[in-house]
Amino acid sequence: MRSGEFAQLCGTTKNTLIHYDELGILRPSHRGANGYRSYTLDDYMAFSAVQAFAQAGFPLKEIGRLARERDVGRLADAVEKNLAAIKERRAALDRSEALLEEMERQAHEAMAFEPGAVRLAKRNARRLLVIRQGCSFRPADGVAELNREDVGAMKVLRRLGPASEVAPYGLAAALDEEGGPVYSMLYYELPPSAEPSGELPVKELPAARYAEADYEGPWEEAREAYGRLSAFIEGERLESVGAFYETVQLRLFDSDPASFRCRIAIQVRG
Amino acid sequence: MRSGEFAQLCGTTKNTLIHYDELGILRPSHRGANGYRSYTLDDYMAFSAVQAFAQAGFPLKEIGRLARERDVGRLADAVEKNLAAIKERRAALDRSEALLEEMERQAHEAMAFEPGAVRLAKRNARRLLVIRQGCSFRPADGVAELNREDVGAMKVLRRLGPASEVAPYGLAAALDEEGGPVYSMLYYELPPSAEPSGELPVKELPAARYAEADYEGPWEEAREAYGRLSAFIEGERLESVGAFYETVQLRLFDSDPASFRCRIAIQVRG
DNA sequence: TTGCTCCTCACGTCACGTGAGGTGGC
DNA sequence: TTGCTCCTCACGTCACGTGAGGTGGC
Repeated sequence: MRSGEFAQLCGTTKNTLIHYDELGILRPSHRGANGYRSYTLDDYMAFSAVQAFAQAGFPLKEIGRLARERDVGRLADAVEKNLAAIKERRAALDRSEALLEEMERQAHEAMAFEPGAVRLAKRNARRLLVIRQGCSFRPADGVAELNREDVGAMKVLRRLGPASEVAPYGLAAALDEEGGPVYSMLYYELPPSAEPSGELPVKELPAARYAEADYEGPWEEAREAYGRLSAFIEGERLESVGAFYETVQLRLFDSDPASFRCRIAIQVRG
Repeated sequence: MRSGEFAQLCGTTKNTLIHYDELGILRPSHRGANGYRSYTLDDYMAFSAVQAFAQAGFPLKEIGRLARERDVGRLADAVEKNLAAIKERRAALDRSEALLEEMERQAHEAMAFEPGAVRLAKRNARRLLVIRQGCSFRPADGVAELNREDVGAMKVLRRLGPASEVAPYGLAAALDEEGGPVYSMLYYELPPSAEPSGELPVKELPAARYAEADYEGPWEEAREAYGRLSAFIEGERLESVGAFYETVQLRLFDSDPASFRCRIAIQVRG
């Protein structure tokens, strides 16, 4: 069988076969007088074996050595190592999948985001992992304040599992005399699947009706949205309960300070 | 947090972080006056996201574009593609695992291989996928004869699933007047997990007692082992049933004709 | 003869790894 | 001062991919 057909059968490219030939990993059983490579069923079995090793991350050189040495004991050892490596790769895939599913959830949430809008909505319960509490700072204190003492939080999030690693974060706020936010707490929103670790306190937000305002712009000017939300609550004659929760939207990649997006929510009655 | 500590936390290397910085995929939130990179929790989230994409095989350039564009719709599309890619990778891993488990089984069998030995053993039932039947050739006809018309077999094996792709193969033989083998059939041994495809006939060997001879040497001289096995059967006053089955041992990597190994087995009574 | 496949260089690429040589911080 | 970490080039590496230029087979 010629190289093209064989490559197709193996689900690879002619080039890969040539590469393997050059490295001595998989020589075709026969060469025509014209230099054409000719592959057989034996070569197919050899390719399958090589591929199994390669896919689990074994370097081609080592695969070549195993093939040349033909030592059954070493082969058995390598196979065992390799099976272990496959389990690790699978665990890594599970991790990536959990991360991506959380990203998908956030992306869909972000698609329902309407800058400037105010609304009333029933929301499910949420669990907030409290990173810092009892503080008191304002937008004027700058973004740097947000990113202080994160080391502990990183380690906790890591232990909470993959989905937590991209968890949305936010700030709890009250209003000052002029209706601007004063932040008292920094939290990460725990995905439903994450088990709290006990190292940091968890704040439970109940399933309830919430008044919400979506905001896009520089973080320092988010007070505008707080004003909008307050006016809405007053206009609708609602009674608010607890603090404002300002949750950052889709902060997955590096953030552009100008297009910062958050949703501000507060529980309401009446 | 400095680059070293951050790299450790992320389970990567400083070098990778520098590489990502250069490509603009993951810039540290801050740089010291001394040029030191300084990472924050935001950077950790960004790294997690980047890693999830990278692990599923997205090129770094594309990840960079996604991060720069900040287009939620595109992000959602990419995440979806990525989740599909993860499923494919998982399927590939399953495939590799099946191959390796079959290799492990063969390797352990090969470790019980004793060139020159003859024995009597109870063996489980085996299913042989018949590649060619009704032929009649001798070792003198050369190895080339073995590797003829393999194309169909390759395709069938491929459809039978991963473990079949490294299935041991062999030849059924009778003895000529001088006690040497005459081959009449070429088969592949089906792993228990494989479902026969119906495209090629399957020969069932029963669970029974078998007389066996292990042979190592050039294939053309395997008649020696047939002689050994025949003498054993006669000496033990056993009655043989059916053909000899000469199964190639551990033909995973490319074969060295000088150290060819096979086990010759024939069912016996009495 | 046409269209297809094959060949061998030679160089490119992607995602880093690996020093070399030098500075910064406790 | 010592030991550690950090920095920036620059070049290496691993597993191929990509033409360029030419020959072989139905």
